[in-house]
Amino acid sequence: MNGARDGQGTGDESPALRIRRLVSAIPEGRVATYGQIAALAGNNRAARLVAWVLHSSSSENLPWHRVINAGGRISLKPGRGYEEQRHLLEEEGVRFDAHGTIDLRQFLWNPADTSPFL
DNA sequence: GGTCTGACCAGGG
DNA sequence: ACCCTGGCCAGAC
Repeated sequence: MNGARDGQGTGDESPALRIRRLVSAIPEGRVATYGQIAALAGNNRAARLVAWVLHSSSSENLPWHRVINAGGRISLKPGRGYEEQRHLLEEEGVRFDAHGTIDLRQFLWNPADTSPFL
């Protein structure tokens, strides 16, 4: 009933916008998973959208490298950004094991605990 | 304007 | 441990 595009008013932001905001909130030295961001944005099944937002918003100043998949691994393939993402994370102190996996128990971002210590 | 795809995820066989 | 399916949103053709 609102002629004014009801829905995307002031209170409801576009999912993509919320995702960008959440990603930019990931602290340095921490990582978040696509599904986690999606859940925080309100859609726990919109992990795919998160991926789309990131590769589509390359112009944004988002810490896109802090977003990895649920397996604790980088989703980008070698030669397609994998090295760059890994390098950026290692510079922040995020460590990879021999399998190229990040220990989520140690580096996963906990929104409830913004403390850099853990 | 329908169809496909994407840096995903969880569940089922 | 592997393959398939359904679900989410937005853009490209």
